[in-house]
Amino acid sequence: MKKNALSVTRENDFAGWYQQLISEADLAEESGVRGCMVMRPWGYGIWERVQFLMDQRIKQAGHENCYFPLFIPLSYFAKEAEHVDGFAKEMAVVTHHRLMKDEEDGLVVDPDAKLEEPLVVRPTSETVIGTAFARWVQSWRDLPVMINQWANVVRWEMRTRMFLRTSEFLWQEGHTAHADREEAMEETLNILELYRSFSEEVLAMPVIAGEKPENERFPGADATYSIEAMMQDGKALQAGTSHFLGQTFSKAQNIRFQDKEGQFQFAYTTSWGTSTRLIGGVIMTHGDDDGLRVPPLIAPYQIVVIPMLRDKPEDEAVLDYCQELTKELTQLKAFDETVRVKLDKTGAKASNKRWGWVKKGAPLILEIGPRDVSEGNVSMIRRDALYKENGKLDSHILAKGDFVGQAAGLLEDIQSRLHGEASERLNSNITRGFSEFSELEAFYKENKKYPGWLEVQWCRATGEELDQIEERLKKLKLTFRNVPQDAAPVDGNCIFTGKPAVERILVGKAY
RNA sequence: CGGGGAGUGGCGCAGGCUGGUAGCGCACCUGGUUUGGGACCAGGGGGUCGCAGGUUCGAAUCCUGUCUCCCCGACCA
Repeated sequence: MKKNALSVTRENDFAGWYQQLISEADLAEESGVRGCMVMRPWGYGIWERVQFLMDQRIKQAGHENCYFPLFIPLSYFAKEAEHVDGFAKEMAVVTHHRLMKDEEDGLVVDPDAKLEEPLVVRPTSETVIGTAFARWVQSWRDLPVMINQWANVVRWEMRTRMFLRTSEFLWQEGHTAHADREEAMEETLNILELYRSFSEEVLAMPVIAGEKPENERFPGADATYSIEAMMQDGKALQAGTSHFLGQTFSKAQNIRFQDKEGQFQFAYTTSWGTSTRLIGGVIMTHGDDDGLRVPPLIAPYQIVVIPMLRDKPEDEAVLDYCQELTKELTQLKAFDETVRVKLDKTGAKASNKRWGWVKKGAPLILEIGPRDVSEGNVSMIRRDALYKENGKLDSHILAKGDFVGQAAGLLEDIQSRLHGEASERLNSNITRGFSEFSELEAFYKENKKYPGWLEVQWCRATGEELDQIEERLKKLKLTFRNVPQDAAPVDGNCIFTGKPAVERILVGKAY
Protein backbone atom coordinates (compact mmCIF):
# COMPACT_ATOMS: atom_id res chain seq x y z
CA MET A 1 0.00 0.00 0.00
CA LYS A 2 1.50 3.30 -1.12
CA LYS A 3 1.72 5.92 1.55
CA ASN A 4 1.78 9.57 0.54
CA ALA A 5 3.52 12.37 2.35
CA LEU A 6 0.33 14.39 2.75
CA SER A 7 -2.64 12.99 4.64
CA VAL A 8 -5.20 14.87 2.54
CA THR A 9 -5.37 13.98 -1.15
CA ARG A 10 -6.37 16.21 -4.07
CA GLU A 11 -9.13 13.78 -4.93
CA ASN A 12 -10.75 13.80 -1.49
CA ASP A 13 -10.51 17.45 -0.53
CA PHE A 14 -8.78 19.80 -2.92
CA ALA A 15 -9.09 22.87 -0.68
CA GLY A 16 -7.82 20.96 2.34
CA TRP A 17 -4.99 19.50 0.29
CA TYR A 18 -3.96 22.99 -0.82
CA GLN A 19 -3.78 24.25 2.75
CA GLN A 20 -1.96 21.23 4.04
CA LEU A 21 0.59 21.47 1.25
CA ILE A 22 1.34 25.11 2.08
CA SER A 23 1.92 24.19 5.68
CA GLU A 24 3.84 20.94 5.15
CA ALA A 25 6.07 22.40 2.44
CA ASP A 26 6.94 25.31 4.77
CA LEU A 27 5.74 27.84 2.22
CA ALA A 28 3.73 30.09 4.51
CA GLU A 29 1.76 30.22 7.73
CA GLU A 30 -0.90 32.25 9.50
CA SER A 31 0.19 35.56 10.94
CA GLY A 32 -2.61 36.37 13.38
CA VAL A 33 -3.59 39.35 11.23
CA ARG A 34 -6.69 38.85 9.14
CA GLY A 35 -5.84 37.77 5.62
CA CYS A 36 -2.11 38.29 6.01
CA MET A 37 0.45 35.50 5.88
CA VAL A 38 4.02 34.91 6.92
CA MET A 39 5.99 33.71 3.93
CA ARG A 40 8.62 31.27 5.14
CA PRO A 41 12.03 30.94 3.47
CA TRP A 42 11.03 28.22 1.01
CA GLY A 43 7.92 30.08 -0.09
CA TYR A 44 9.67 33.42 -0.23
CA GLY A 45 12.63 31.81 -2.00
CA ILE A 46 10.29 30.72 -4.78
CA TRP A 47 8.93 34.27 -4.95
CA GLU A 48 12.46 35.65 -5.16
CA ARG A 49 13.13 33.41 -8.15
CA VAL A 50 9.91 34.56 -9.81
CA GLN A 51 10.85 38.13 -9.07
CA PHE A 52 14.39 37.78 -10.40
CA LEU A 53 13.40 36.14 -13.68
CA MET A 54 10.36 38.33 -14.27
CA ASP A 55 12.37 41.44 -13.51
CA GLN A 56 14.92 40.50 -16.19
CA ARG A 57 12.18 40.13 -18.78
CA ILE A 58 10.47 43.37 -17.81
CA LYS A 59 13.76 45.23 -18.13
CA GLN A 60 14.56 43.55 -21.44
CA ALA A 61 11.22 44.83 -22.67
CA GLY A 62 12.41 48.37 -22.01
CA HIS A 63 11.10 49.21 -18.54
CA GLU A 64 12.89 50.66 -15.54
CA ASN A 65 12.11 50.05 -11.89
CA CYS A 66 11.18 52.73 -9.41
CA TYR A 67 9.27 53.02 -6.17
CA PHE A 68 6.19 54.98 -5.17
CA PRO A 69 4.79 55.49 -1.65
CA LEU A 70 2.68 52.99 0.24
CA PHE A 71 0.29 55.77 1.32
CA ILE A 72 -1.93 57.52 -1.14
CA PRO A 73 -3.87 60.68 -0.30
CA LEU A 74 -7.59 59.93 -0.35
CA SER A 75 -8.20 62.81 -2.75
CA TYR A 76 -6.15 61.09 -5.48
CA PHE A 77 -8.82 58.46 -5.77
CA ALA A 78 -11.65 60.92 -6.16
CA LYS A 79 -10.38 61.94 -9.61
CA GLU A 80 -11.55 58.86 -11.49
CA ALA A 81 -15.07 57.70 -10.64
CA GLU A 82 -14.98 54.13 -11.96
CA HIS A 83 -11.63 53.50 -10.35
CA VAL A 84 -12.94 54.66 -6.93
CA ASP A 85 -16.02 52.46 -7.23
CA GLY A 86 -13.87 49.47 -8.02
CA PHE A 87 -11.74 49.77 -4.94
CA ALA A 88 -13.73 51.78 -2.38
CA LYS A 89 -15.10 48.75 -0.56
CA GLU A 90 -11.77 47.18 0.12
CA MET A 91 -9.44 49.94 1.23
CA ALA A 92 -7.39 50.15 4.39
CA VAL A 93 -7.31 53.78 5.55
CA VAL A 94 -4.86 55.53 7.87
CA THR A 95 -6.58 58.24 9.86
CA HIS A 96 -4.27 58.91 12.84
CA HIS A 97 -0.56 59.27 13.43
CA ARG A 98 -0.08 58.76 17.17
CA LEU A 99 -0.92 56.45 20.06
CA MET A 100 -1.37 57.30 23.73
CA LYS A 101 -1.75 55.54 27.09
CA ASP A 102 -5.26 55.21 28.46
CA GLU A 103 -6.26 55.13 32.15
CA GLU A 104 -5.30 51.47 32.50
CA ASP A 105 -1.96 52.03 30.85
CA GLY A 106 -3.09 50.37 27.61
CA LEU A 107 -2.33 51.82 24.20
CA VAL A 108 -5.08 53.60 22.30
CA VAL A 109 -5.25 55.85 19.26
CA ASP A 110 -4.81 59.48 20.24
CA PRO A 111 -7.97 61.25 19.07
CA ASP A 112 -6.03 64.53 18.89
CA ALA A 113 -3.70 63.06 16.29
CA LYS A 114 -6.19 62.82 13.48
CA LEU A 115 -4.82 63.36 9.96
CA GLU A 116 -6.27 66.24 8.03
CA GLU A 117 -6.58 64.07 4.97
CA PRO A 118 -6.82 60.30 5.43
CA LEU A 119 -4.23 58.19 3.64
CA VAL A 120 -5.18 55.05 1.80
CA VAL A 121 -2.84 52.06 1.86
CA ARG A 122 -2.28 51.47 -1.86
CA PRO A 123 -4.52 48.83 -3.43
CA THR A 124 -2.75 49.63 -6.73
CA SER A 125 -0.80 52.69 -7.83
CA GLU A 126 -2.46 54.13 -10.95
CA THR A 127 -3.42 57.27 -9.10
CA VAL A 128 -0.02 58.15 -7.59
CA ILE A 129 1.94 57.09 -10.61
CA GLY A 130 -0.39 58.97 -12.93
CA THR A 131 0.14 62.07 -10.83
CA ALA A 132 3.89 61.66 -11.27
CA PHE A 133 3.49 61.04 -15.01
CA ALA A 134 1.67 64.35 -15.26
CA ARG A 135 4.79 66.06 -13.89
CA TRP A 136 7.20 64.03 -16.01
CA VAL A 137 5.45 64.42 -19.31
CA GLN A 138 5.48 67.81 -21.06
CA SER A 139 6.56 67.11 -24.60
CA TRP A 140 6.18 64.27 -27.10
CA ARG A 141 9.93 63.83 -26.52
CA ASP A 142 9.20 62.65 -22.96
CA LEU A 143 7.23 59.67 -24.23
CA PRO A 144 6.94 56.82 -23.84
CA VAL A 145 7.38 56.50 -20.07
CA MET A 146 7.80 52.87 -19.14
CA ILE A 147 8.21 51.95 -15.50
CA ASN A 148 7.65 49.07 -13.14
CA GLN A 149 7.63 48.71 -9.39
CA TRP A 150 7.90 45.76 -7.03
CA ALA A 151 5.73 46.44 -4.02
CA ASN A 152 3.18 45.23 -1.53
CA VAL A 153 -0.45 46.24 -1.88
CA VAL A 154 -3.46 45.92 0.42
CA ARG A 155 -7.04 45.09 -0.44
CA TRP A 156 -9.39 44.45 2.45
CA GLU A 157 -10.74 41.15 1.17
CA MET A 158 -13.80 39.54 2.71
CA ARG A 159 -12.66 36.03 2.09
CA THR A 160 -8.99 35.18 1.89
CA ARG A 161 -6.93 32.16 0.86
CA MET A 162 -3.18 31.87 1.16
CA PHE A 163 -1.37 33.07 -1.96
CA LEU A 164 -4.60 33.24 -3.99
CA ARG A 165 -6.29 36.12 -2.26
CA THR A 166 -4.63 37.71 0.74
CA SER A 167 -5.30 41.14 2.17
CA GLU A 168 -1.69 42.12 1.68
CA PHE A 169 0.20 40.68 -1.24
CA LEU A 170 3.42 41.21 -3.14
CA TRP A 171 3.43 42.04 -6.81
CA GLN A 172 4.93 43.96 -9.65
CA GLU A 173 2.91 46.68 -11.30
CA GLY A 174 4.00 48.17 -14.57
CA HIS A 175 2.76 51.56 -15.76
CA THR A 176 3.39 53.16 -19.10
CA ALA A 177 2.34 56.29 -20.97
CA HIS A 178 2.44 56.66 -24.74
CA ALA A 179 1.85 59.31 -27.37
CA ASP A 180 -0.71 57.35 -29.33
CA ARG A 181 -3.32 54.67 -29.00
CA GLU A 182 -1.56 52.14 -31.24
CA GLU A 183 1.65 52.21 -29.27
CA ALA A 184 -0.18 51.85 -25.94
CA MET A 185 -2.20 48.94 -27.29
CA GLU A 186 0.97 47.33 -28.58
CA GLU A 187 2.53 47.68 -25.14
CA THR A 188 -0.54 46.12 -23.49
CA LEU A 189 -0.29 43.11 -25.80
CA ASN A 190 3.50 42.85 -25.52
CA ILE A 191 3.13 42.52 -21.78
CA LEU A 192 0.36 39.98 -22.16
CA GLU A 193 2.77 37.96 -24.28
CA LEU A 194 5.54 38.48 -21.72
CA TYR A 195 3.26 37.08 -19.01
CA ARG A 196 2.17 34.19 -21.20
CA SER A 197 5.69 33.11 -22.08
CA PHE A 198 6.93 33.65 -18.53
CA SER A 199 4.19 31.45 -17.17
CA GLU A 200 4.83 28.71 -19.71
CA GLU A 201 8.62 28.80 -19.72
CA VAL A 202 9.50 29.71 -16.16
CA LEU A 203 6.57 28.45 -14.09
CA ALA A 204 5.88 25.53 -16.47
CA MET A 205 2.28 26.63 -16.10
CA PRO A 206 0.35 26.63 -19.37
CA VAL A 207 -2.11 29.49 -19.77
CA ILE A 208 -4.60 30.91 -22.20
CA ALA A 209 -4.04 34.56 -23.05
CA GLY A 210 -6.97 36.65 -24.12
CA GLU A 211 -9.28 39.59 -23.58
CA LYS A 212 -11.75 39.90 -20.72
CA PRO A 213 -15.37 40.77 -21.47
CA GLU A 214 -16.49 44.30 -20.73
CA ASN A 215 -17.76 43.82 -17.19
CA GLU A 216 -14.62 42.00 -16.01
CA ARG A 217 -12.40 44.93 -16.88
CA PHE A 218 -10.16 46.65 -14.40
CA PRO A 219 -12.01 49.66 -12.95
CA GLY A 220 -11.39 52.49 -15.39
CA ALA A 221 -9.81 50.40 -18.17
CA ASP A 222 -10.81 50.46 -21.85
CA ALA A 223 -9.67 46.86 -22.26
CA THR A 224 -8.33 44.18 -19.93
CA TYR A 225 -6.35 41.13 -21.01
CA SER A 226 -5.50 38.16 -18.84
CA ILE A 227 -3.65 34.91 -18.73
CA GLU A 228 -5.78 32.11 -17.31
CA ALA A 229 -4.29 28.92 -15.91
CA MET A 230 -6.16 25.70 -15.24
CA MET A 231 -5.77 24.23 -11.78
CA GLN A 232 -5.88 20.50 -11.12
CA ASP A 233 -9.50 20.73 -9.97
CA GLY A 234 -10.42 22.22 -13.34
CA LYS A 235 -10.94 25.73 -12.00
CA ALA A 236 -9.44 28.77 -13.67
CA LEU A 237 -6.92 31.04 -12.03
CA GLN A 238 -6.42 34.51 -13.41
CA ALA A 239 -2.65 34.65 -13.18
CA GLY A 240 -1.81 38.03 -14.65
CA THR A 241 -3.52 41.01 -16.23
CA SER A 242 -2.57 43.72 -18.69
CA HIS A 243 -4.79 46.77 -19.07
CA PHE A 244 -5.18 49.25 -21.88
CA LEU A 245 -6.34 52.35 -20.02
CA GLY A 246 -6.90 54.58 -23.05
CA GLN A 247 -7.03 58.22 -22.02
CA THR A 248 -9.21 57.68 -18.96
CA PHE A 249 -6.43 58.16 -16.45
CA SER A 250 -4.50 60.72 -18.43
CA LYS A 251 -7.60 62.92 -18.60
CA ALA A 252 -8.36 62.42 -14.90
CA GLN A 253 -4.77 63.16 -13.94
CA ASN A 254 -3.86 65.56 -16.67
CA ILE A 255 -1.07 63.58 -18.30
CA ARG A 256 -0.73 65.98 -21.21
CA PHE A 257 1.96 66.73 -23.73
CA GLN A 258 2.58 68.96 -26.73
CA ASP A 259 2.88 67.03 -29.96
CA LYS A 260 5.17 67.90 -32.89
CA GLU A 261 2.66 70.45 -34.11
CA GLY A 262 2.55 72.14 -30.71
CA GLN A 263 -0.95 70.86 -29.93
CA PHE A 264 -1.82 69.53 -26.47
CA GLN A 265 -2.69 65.84 -26.39
CA PHE A 266 -3.61 63.44 -23.62
CA ALA A 267 -1.32 60.43 -23.33
CA TYR A 268 -2.51 56.84 -23.56
CA THR A 269 -1.61 54.71 -20.55
CA THR A 270 -1.34 51.03 -19.65
CA SER A 271 -0.92 49.10 -16.43
CA TRP A 272 -0.22 45.44 -15.77
CA GLY A 273 0.59 43.15 -12.88
CA THR A 274 1.40 39.72 -11.54
CA SER A 275 1.52 38.78 -7.90
CA THR A 276 2.32 36.16 -5.29
CA ARG A 277 -0.85 34.55 -6.58
CA LEU A 278 1.43 32.96 -9.18
CA ILE A 279 2.75 30.75 -6.38
CA GLY A 280 -0.79 29.57 -5.66
CA GLY A 281 -0.99 28.72 -9.35
CA VAL A 282 2.27 26.78 -9.23
CA ILE A 283 1.01 24.82 -6.21
CA MET A 284 -2.28 23.88 -7.86
CA THR A 285 -0.62 23.16 -11.20
CA HIS A 286 2.32 21.05 -10.07
CA GLY A 287 1.51 19.84 -6.55
CA ASP A 288 0.74 16.17 -5.96
CA ASP A 289 -0.28 14.04 -2.99
CA ASP A 290 3.31 14.12 -1.70
CA GLY A 291 3.49 17.90 -1.64
CA LEU A 292 4.83 20.50 -4.02
CA ARG A 293 6.87 19.92 -7.14
CA VAL A 294 8.78 23.11 -7.84
CA PRO A 295 9.81 23.71 -11.45
CA PRO A 296 13.65 23.78 -11.42
CA LEU A 297 13.82 27.33 -12.79
CA ILE A 298 12.10 28.71 -9.69
CA ALA A 299 13.35 26.20 -7.12
CA PRO A 300 15.42 27.97 -4.45
CA TYR A 301 17.50 24.77 -4.37
CA GLN A 302 17.49 22.56 -7.43
CA ILE A 303 19.50 19.71 -5.95
CA VAL A 304 19.48 18.71 -2.28
CA VAL A 305 22.23 16.47 -0.94
CA ILE A 306 21.29 14.49 2.17
CA PRO A 307 24.12 12.75 4.01
CA MET A 308 22.91 9.73 5.96
CA LEU A 309 24.56 10.47 9.27
CA ARG A 310 24.46 7.97 12.14
CA ASP A 311 26.67 9.36 14.86
CA LYS A 312 29.38 6.95 13.87
CA PRO A 313 33.00 7.39 12.75
CA GLU A 314 32.04 6.81 9.10
CA ASP A 315 30.02 10.02 9.23
CA GLU A 316 33.08 12.07 8.54
CA ALA A 317 33.82 10.29 5.28
CA VAL A 318 30.18 10.62 4.24
CA LEU A 319 30.23 14.34 4.96
CA ASP A 320 33.49 14.85 3.10
CA TYR A 321 32.11 13.00 0.11
CA CYS A 322 28.93 15.09 0.18
CA GLN A 323 30.88 18.30 0.45
CA GLU A 324 32.99 17.37 -2.54
CA LEU A 325 29.86 16.39 -4.48
CA THR A 326 28.15 19.66 -3.56
CA LYS A 327 31.18 21.57 -4.73
CA GLU A 328 31.24 19.80 -8.08
CA LEU A 329 27.52 20.36 -8.60
CA THR A 330 27.80 24.02 -7.71
CA GLN A 331 30.20 24.46 -10.62
CA LEU A 332 27.56 23.31 -13.10
CA LYS A 333 25.26 25.49 -15.13
CA ALA A 334 21.65 24.74 -15.93
CA PHE A 335 19.35 27.15 -17.77
CA ASP A 336 22.46 29.41 -18.16
CA GLU A 337 22.68 29.92 -14.41
CA THR A 338 24.77 28.38 -11.65
CA VAL A 339 23.05 25.30 -10.28
CA ARG A 340 21.62 25.87 -6.80
CA VAL A 341 22.63 23.07 -4.46
CA LYS A 342 21.83 22.56 -0.77
CA LEU A 343 23.83 20.27 1.47
CA ASP A 344 21.43 19.35 4.28
CA LYS A 345 23.74 18.72 7.20
CA THR A 346 21.06 19.03 9.87
CA GLY A 347 21.01 16.33 12.50
CA ALA A 348 17.61 14.90 11.62
CA LYS A 349 17.28 11.35 10.41
CA ALA A 350 17.91 10.89 6.70
CA SER A 351 14.40 9.59 6.08
CA ASN A 352 12.81 12.61 7.72
CA LYS A 353 15.01 14.92 5.74
CA ARG A 354 14.10 13.10 2.56
CA TRP A 355 10.36 13.44 3.10
CA GLY A 356 10.81 17.05 4.12
CA TRP A 357 12.41 17.83 0.76
CA VAL A 358 9.87 15.74 -1.09
CA LYS A 359 7.07 17.82 0.45
CA LYS A 360 8.91 21.04 -0.36
CA GLY A 361 9.35 19.80 -3.91
CA ALA A 362 13.10 20.08 -4.50
CA PRO A 363 13.56 18.76 -8.07
CA LEU A 364 16.46 16.36 -7.39
CA ILE A 365 17.14 14.74 -4.02
CA LEU A 366 20.34 12.81 -3.36
CA GLU A 367 20.88 10.51 -0.40
CA ILE A 368 24.42 9.54 0.36
CA GLY A 369 25.33 6.72 2.74
CA PRO A 370 28.57 4.89 3.49
CA ARG A 371 27.93 2.38 0.71
CA ASP A 372 27.69 5.18 -1.89
CA VAL A 373 30.91 6.62 -0.55
CA SER A 374 32.81 3.38 -0.84
CA GLU A 375 31.43 2.64 -4.29
CA GLY A 376 31.64 6.20 -5.59
CA ASN A 377 27.91 6.41 -6.24
CA VAL A 378 24.98 8.68 -5.56
CA SER A 379 21.43 7.60 -4.86
CA MET A 380 18.99 9.97 -6.52
CA ILE A 381 15.25 10.52 -6.62
CA ARG A 382 13.46 12.77 -9.06
CA ARG A 383 10.63 14.74 -7.53
CA ASP A 384 8.62 14.66 -10.75
CA ALA A 385 8.71 10.84 -10.86
CA LEU A 386 8.95 9.63 -7.27
CA TYR A 387 7.56 6.13 -7.53
CA LYS A 388 8.06 3.02 -9.58
CA GLU A 389 5.04 1.24 -10.94
CA ASN A 390 4.98 -1.01 -7.90
CA GLY A 391 4.54 2.02 -5.66
CA LYS A 392 8.06 1.96 -4.22
CA LEU A 393 10.32 4.98 -4.25
CA ASP A 394 12.19 5.05 -7.53
CA SER A 395 15.73 5.72 -6.40
CA HIS A 396 18.42 5.65 -9.03
CA ILE A 397 21.95 4.54 -8.19
CA LEU A 398 24.44 6.32 -10.40
CA ALA A 399 28.20 6.68 -10.46
CA LYS A 400 28.96 10.10 -9.01
CA GLY A 401 30.67 11.30 -12.19
CA ASP A 402 27.73 10.16 -14.29
CA PHE A 403 25.30 12.06 -12.13
CA VAL A 404 27.36 15.22 -12.21
CA GLY A 405 27.47 14.92 -15.99
CA GLN A 406 23.71 14.46 -16.25
CA ALA A 407 22.47 16.81 -13.52
CA ALA A 408 21.91 19.91 -15.63
CA GLY A 409 20.11 17.88 -18.28
CA LEU A 410 17.93 16.23 -15.64
CA LEU A 411 16.86 19.61 -14.31
CA GLU A 412 15.97 20.78 -17.78
CA ASP A 413 14.08 17.57 -18.37
CA ILE A 414 12.06 17.98 -15.17
CA GLN A 415 11.16 21.54 -16.15
CA SER A 416 9.85 20.40 -19.51
CA ARG A 417 8.07 17.33 -18.16
CA LEU A 418 6.17 19.41 -15.63
CA HIS A 419 5.14 21.74 -18.40
CA GLY A 420 4.16 18.85 -20.65
CA GLU A 421 2.04 17.21 -17.99
CA ALA A 422 0.21 20.46 -17.24
CA SER A 423 -0.28 21.29 -20.93
CA GLU A 424 -1.87 17.97 -21.55
CA ARG A 425 -4.28 18.57 -18.70
CA LEU A 426 -5.20 22.02 -19.99
CA ASN A 427 -5.68 20.88 -23.57
CA SER A 428 -7.74 17.84 -22.73
CA ASN A 429 -10.07 19.73 -20.41
CA ILE A 430 -11.37 22.43 -22.68
CA THR A 431 -14.61 21.28 -24.26
CA ARG A 432 -15.81 22.84 -27.51
CA GLY A 433 -18.69 22.48 -29.89
CA PHE A 434 -21.71 23.71 -27.93
CA SER A 435 -24.36 25.28 -30.06
CA GLU A 436 -27.11 25.79 -27.46
CA PHE A 437 -27.00 27.08 -23.90
CA SER A 438 -29.00 24.04 -22.81
CA GLU A 439 -26.17 21.77 -24.00
CA LEU A 440 -23.76 23.72 -21.86
CA GLU A 441 -26.11 23.39 -18.88
CA ALA A 442 -26.47 19.67 -19.41
CA PHE A 443 -22.72 19.24 -19.73
CA TYR A 444 -22.13 20.96 -16.43
CA LYS A 445 -24.73 18.92 -14.64
CA GLU A 446 -23.16 15.71 -15.90
CA ASN A 447 -19.61 16.77 -15.08
CA LYS A 448 -20.04 18.53 -11.74
CA LYS A 449 -16.93 17.02 -10.23
CA TYR A 450 -14.56 18.02 -12.98
CA PRO A 451 -16.08 20.25 -15.64
CA GLY A 452 -12.91 21.96 -16.85
CA TRP A 453 -13.52 24.86 -19.24
CA LEU A 454 -15.81 25.36 -22.18
CA GLU A 455 -15.09 27.35 -25.28
CA VAL A 456 -18.27 28.79 -26.76
CA GLN A 457 -19.13 31.17 -29.57
CA TRP A 458 -20.86 34.37 -28.63
CA CYS A 459 -21.90 37.77 -29.83
CA ARG A 460 -19.62 39.83 -27.58
CA ALA A 461 -22.56 41.16 -25.64
CA THR A 462 -22.20 44.35 -23.63
CA GLY A 463 -24.18 46.33 -21.06
CA GLU A 464 -27.44 44.86 -19.81
CA GLU A 465 -27.39 41.99 -22.24
CA LEU A 466 -24.03 40.93 -20.86
CA ASP A 467 -25.32 41.24 -17.29
CA GLN A 468 -28.18 38.91 -18.11
CA ILE A 469 -25.86 36.34 -19.63
CA GLU A 470 -23.66 36.51 -16.57
CA GLU A 471 -26.68 35.86 -14.35
CA ARG A 472 -27.47 32.72 -16.31
CA LEU A 473 -23.89 31.51 -15.99
CA LYS A 474 -23.80 32.35 -12.32
CA LYS A 475 -26.55 29.84 -11.62
CA LEU A 476 -24.08 27.21 -12.80
CA LYS A 477 -21.30 28.89 -10.78
CA LEU A 478 -19.60 29.78 -14.04
CA THR A 479 -17.87 32.95 -15.15
CA PHE A 480 -16.36 34.21 -18.35
CA ARG A 481 -12.61 33.75 -18.37
CA ASN A 482 -11.37 35.38 -21.55
CA VAL A 483 -11.54 35.50 -25.34
CA PRO A 484 -8.48 33.46 -26.36
CA GLN A 485 -6.16 35.25 -28.76
CA ASP A 486 -5.52 32.19 -30.84
CA ALA A 487 -9.04 30.75 -30.99
CA ALA A 488 -10.42 29.35 -34.23
CA PRO A 489 -12.62 31.63 -36.36
CA VAL A 490 -16.34 31.66 -35.60
CA ASP A 491 -18.77 29.62 -37.66
CA GLY A 492 -22.09 29.79 -35.90
CA ASN A 493 -24.39 31.70 -33.58
CA CYS A 494 -24.04 33.04 -30.05
CA ILE A 495 -25.11 30.29 -27.65
CA PHE A 496 -26.61 32.86 -25.30
CA THR A 497 -28.55 35.10 -27.67
CA GLY A 498 -28.74 33.24 -30.98
CA LYS A 499 -27.29 36.24 -32.80
CA PRO A 500 -24.39 35.70 -35.17
CA ALA A 501 -21.27 34.93 -33.14
CA VAL A 502 -18.28 37.25 -33.41
CA GLU A 503 -15.70 35.47 -31.26
CA ARG A 504 -15.02 32.48 -29.01
CA ILE A 505 -14.91 32.85 -25.23
CA LEU A 506 -13.90 30.55 -22.38
CA VAL A 507 -16.28 29.78 -19.56
CA GLY A 508 -15.38 28.00 -16.33
CA LYS A 509 -15.40 27.90 -12.58
CA ALA A 510 -12.80 30.22 -11.18
CA TYR A 511 -10.78 31.08 -8.09
C1' C B 1 -20.41 41.30 5.10
C1' G B 2 -24.62 37.02 5.99
C1' G B 3 -25.13 31.61 7.43
C1' G B 4 -22.44 27.38 9.55
C1' G B 5 -18.05 25.14 12.09
C1' A B 6 -13.62 25.71 14.95
C1' G B 7 -9.53 27.76 18.31
C1' U B 8 -6.65 23.02 24.43
C1' G B 9 2.01 21.85 24.52
C1' G B 10 5.41 22.41 17.65
C1' C B 11 1.29 19.41 14.78
C1' G B 12 -3.40 16.52 15.02
C1' C B 13 -7.13 15.77 18.65
C1' A B 14 -10.07 14.10 23.46
C1' G B 15 -12.20 16.46 27.74
C1' G B 16 -16.88 20.64 28.00
C1' C B 17 -23.68 18.70 28.28
C1' U B 18 -23.44 17.08 34.48
C1' G B 19 -17.57 23.44 36.93
C1' G B 20 -13.23 20.65 41.47
C1' U B 21 -6.77 24.10 38.50
C1' A B 22 -5.43 19.02 31.90
C1' G B 23 -4.93 14.08 28.80
C1' C B 24 -3.76 11.08 24.16
C1' G B 25 -1.06 10.29 19.38
C1' C B 26 2.85 12.32 16.43
C1' A B 27 7.08 15.50 16.98
C1' C B 28 11.02 16.86 20.71
C1' C B 29 15.12 15.51 24.68
C1' U B 30 18.16 11.34 27.19
C1' G B 31 19.89 6.24 27.24
C1' G B 32 19.97 1.69 24.73
C1' U B 33 18.88 -1.66 20.49
C1' U B 34 18.59 -1.09 15.23
C1' U B 35 20.15 0.60 10.24
C1' G B 36 19.64 1.70 2.31
C1' G B 37 14.49 3.38 3.03
C1' G B 38 9.04 7.52 6.72
C1' A B 39 12.59 1.86 13.07
C1' C B 40 12.00 -0.21 18.27
C1' C B 41 12.25 -0.22 23.81
C1' A B 42 12.66 2.56 28.28
C1' G B 43 12.78 7.18 30.67
C1' G B 44 11.88 12.59 30.26
C1' G B 45 10.66 17.98 29.14
C1' G B 46 6.93 21.16 27.44
C1' G B 47 0.31 23.88 27.81
C1' U B 48 -2.33 29.48 33.37
C1' C B 49 -7.04 25.46 27.38
C1' G B 50 -7.23 32.42 21.36
C1' C B 51 -7.97 37.11 24.17
C1' A B 52 -10.94 40.28 27.67
C1' G B 53 -14.71 40.68 31.05
C1' G B 54 -18.63 38.22 34.09
C1' U B 55 -21.08 34.23 37.29
C1' U B 56 -18.87 31.09 41.27
C1' C B 57 -15.56 29.24 47.26
C1' G B 58 -13.60 27.34 42.56
C1' A B 59 -14.03 28.07 35.14
C1' A B 60 -10.79 24.63 29.56
C1' U B 61 -15.95 23.58 31.01
C1' C B 62 -21.43 28.26 32.21
C1' C B 63 -22.60 33.69 30.33
C1' U B 64 -21.16 38.22 27.41
C1' G B 65 -17.92 40.61 24.20
C1' U B 66 -13.87 40.35 20.93
C1' C B 67 -9.88 38.37 17.61
C1' U B 68 -8.29 34.63 14.18
C1' C B 69 -9.01 30.37 10.96
C1' C B 70 -12.08 26.91 7.83
C1' C B 71 -16.66 25.85 4.72
C1' C B 72 -21.03 27.94 1.92
C1' G B 73 -22.90 32.53 -0.05
C1' A B 74 -22.38 37.74 -1.47
C1' C B 75 -18.27 40.73 -3.12
C1' C B 76 -13.73 40.94 -5.85
C1' A B 77 -8.02 42.76 -8.87
